[in-house]
Amino acid sequence: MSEAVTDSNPGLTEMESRTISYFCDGVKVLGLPRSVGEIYGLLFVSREPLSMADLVEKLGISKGSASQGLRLLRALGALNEVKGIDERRTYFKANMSLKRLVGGFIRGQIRPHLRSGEEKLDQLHMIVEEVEDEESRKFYQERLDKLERWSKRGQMVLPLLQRFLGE
Amino acid sequence: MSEAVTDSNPGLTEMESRTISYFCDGVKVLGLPRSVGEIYGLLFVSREPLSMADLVEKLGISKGSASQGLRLLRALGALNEVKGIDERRTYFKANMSLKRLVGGFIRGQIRPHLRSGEEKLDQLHMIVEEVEDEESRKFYQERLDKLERWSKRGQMVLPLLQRFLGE
DNA sequence: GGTCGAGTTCAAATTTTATTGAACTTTGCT
DNA sequence: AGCAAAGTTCAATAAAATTTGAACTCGACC
Repeated sequence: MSEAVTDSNPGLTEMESRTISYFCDGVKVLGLPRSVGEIYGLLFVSREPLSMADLVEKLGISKGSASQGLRLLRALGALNEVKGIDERRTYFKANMSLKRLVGGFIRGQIRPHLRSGEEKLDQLHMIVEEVEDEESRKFYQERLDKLERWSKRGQMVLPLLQRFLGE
Repeated sequence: MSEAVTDSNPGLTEMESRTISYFCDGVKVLGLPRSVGEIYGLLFVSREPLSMADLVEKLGISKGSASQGLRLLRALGALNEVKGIDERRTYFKANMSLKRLVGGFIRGQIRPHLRSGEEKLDQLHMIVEEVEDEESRKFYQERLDKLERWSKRGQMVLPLLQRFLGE
């Protein structure tokens, strides 16, 4: 019977818009765009699988956003595609396996950054070696070692996280 | 002897600007503003503690940015303040304890979101109870239970993370 | 009490990021 | 093959986040 959680919404029930809002907050923390939270959120509260056209209509977002949002969610393994209900379109359900979601996020969003970080550390190593002043070089060496230990820990913690969150 | 890693920089050595660049990437992943990475990065490669005025000059950022960046870093426990070198100003060093950094980040950036998420779940509970249709209510109940399990896991994993990353 | 330098605040400007929408490509049907 | 709906792409636009800078507060010193 009530409307408008934060902003005006289209024809969503309060259950739907509040759930969507929950996921919007969630994905923002993870650094993903709002529309991704809206899409996953709506799929999460929907009993029936939805098509891209359904998402565009119910969420009031553009076809472009829906397409890109679905691509990202697919890449993270956050969707189940359902075939056969209708010939032409693809229907989507929210993948409910936390293990899968966490794994996909780590693979798609975290790992690439850690990799490029490692590359930067390699570059830094080369730079340190060129430093003339002995005292400075020693200092930089130490700091760089520390960074490498941090990076290593980061890499090691991911599978742990994955295992702990997986069900 | 070389200059400009990504963009033009002021009077920083290559070691400094590359380290700063490393931390800029790092903090971006964590959802913090670039200037915070610049500040922490410069402190991290500096042997001597630096004042806010030093940061403004070496990084070429505004006093406002420096002030806000330092505030955030202080709130995360990422700084050690050094007194007594000079009367007037405060000098800063990078806190090098990963345990402290991770703890501060969790306390300052993660926990608050989890808390507000929990509140939203409570609201959702109330909404679910009002749903008329029995089948729908059951379905929503289930989903909400799942969200709550996820949230709980999230809360449980933090101390684990902290313990594992702490040294 | 007046002045000076350090540090803070916040509205405005800038930069970055996300969204839109129209043109395009792909797919599947007849 | 020809058509129509589904889905993608990306330059332009809108929205959000960050940075700036000028005005302010605070405290120490004379």
